[in-house]
Amino acid sequence: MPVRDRLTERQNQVFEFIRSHARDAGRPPTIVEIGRHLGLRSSNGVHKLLVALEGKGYIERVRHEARGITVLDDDAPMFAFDDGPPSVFMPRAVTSAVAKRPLARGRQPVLVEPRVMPRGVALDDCLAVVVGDDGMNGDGIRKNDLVVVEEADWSDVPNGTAVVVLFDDRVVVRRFEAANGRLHFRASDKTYRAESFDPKDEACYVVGPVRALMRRL
Amino acid sequence: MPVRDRLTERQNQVFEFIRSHARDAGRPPTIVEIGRHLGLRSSNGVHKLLVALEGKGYIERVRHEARGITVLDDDAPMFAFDDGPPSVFMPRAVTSAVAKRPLARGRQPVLVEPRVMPRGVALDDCLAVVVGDDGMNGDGIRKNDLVVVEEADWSDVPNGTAVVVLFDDRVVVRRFEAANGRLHFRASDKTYRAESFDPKDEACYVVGPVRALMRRL
DNA sequence: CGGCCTGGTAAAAATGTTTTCACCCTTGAA
DNA sequence: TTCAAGGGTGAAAACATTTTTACCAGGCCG
Repeated sequence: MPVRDRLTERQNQVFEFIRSHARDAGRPPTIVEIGRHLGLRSSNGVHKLLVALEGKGYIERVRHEARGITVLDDDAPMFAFDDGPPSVFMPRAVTSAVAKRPLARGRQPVLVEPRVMPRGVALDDCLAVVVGDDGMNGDGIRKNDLVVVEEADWSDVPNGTAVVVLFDDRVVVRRFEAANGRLHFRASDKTYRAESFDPKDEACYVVGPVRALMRRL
Repeated sequence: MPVRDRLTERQNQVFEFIRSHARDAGRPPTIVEIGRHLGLRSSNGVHKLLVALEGKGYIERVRHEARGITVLDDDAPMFAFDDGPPSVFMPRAVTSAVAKRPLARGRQPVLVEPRVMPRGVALDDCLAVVVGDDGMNGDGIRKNDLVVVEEADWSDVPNGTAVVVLFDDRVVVRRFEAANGRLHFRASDKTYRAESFDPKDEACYVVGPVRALMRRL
């Protein structure tokens, strides 16, 4: 569906090199390694090519991170199901920027057993994230749980619902409440303090209500 | 051939984290990332663990290179489902009779996201059941959760493991302990009393350790 | 022509990452 | 008791990697 723009010859060389290096070496190449492969003397040449590749949706990058390139491979139907197995997408890195366009890029499928989804919730509206702290232990939700969250604007979320919320790019689950023109978030654990934000505050982003949960034991 | 030395608990934690990070993120973790995951404050702590892992042949490292860790792994097809989506079976009615031959009849498939299964557990050895009470709330396992259990004889289950057990055809999860020739089952919730059985007692049947969990919210 | 895109060189700045050095603590075997 | 191995803290040094800034050149298009 993301009809990715065509690549120039040079961009394609870079993309293919990244792919093969990641597969062979077990990790993506550095910018300098790419440059060496292309015979470039300046890392900035590569940098610009990468910016182009990212803009066209072929790769994703994590800023400032060594080898922070992820190949977005859109192929691989994986197996035959009516139209693919029931799955949601999980962004590789969850930042507020990613969360605001979560289906745009950087995703890998997570299988979801339909039985554990509430009726009436479309998988297309959902994405998967990993819970970042133990604030909701009392509600049976723990750090490192994989939760399925339905993307929704906070104004559509009923008070008292468990939501996924990003506090400065930290992914956590909290009980949500809108009151007095502010958003309130309560953990179930008393040792976590409740937080309260202005709806416009960039430090806080409500992804939506938690719909399902998976855990490895 | 590589009769690799056994790992200490800590070393194993590091190894497993590297493996899962490499698979999920598409690149190995940095030393600092490993340290953060283990709760260490000094990168040198991790460094020493890595030296040990390399010495025992579990990983390989490239000096001075960022994320220069290679997992020496014999298995790991990484992701390719050639024969159908990953799934386990759920018996329609769980009685001790069914549990003893769970694949015999009345089963329907339950999709399992491979990421939430511990490494080394075969889906073929597993089945899915619905938890029947709230005795393990303190461990984050609740009534009506769908759990994946690996079928195993109680004698193969280490003490302290969370297991699915049938008490007179009631399906519950308990922490398991074998001692003094008897089987002991503790709930995490203090209001549930611990139970203790003779291994031959028909009123109690240990299905096996809990491996994964799914919940509708 | 002039503007814009793509792709480059060069060099420095800003970060990230790995190594090393100097100590400390606990545990279990000699 | 002493010693070695496994694990840790902290901080600094040594590298590796990514970003930024400045400047240049060719192709293409209106």
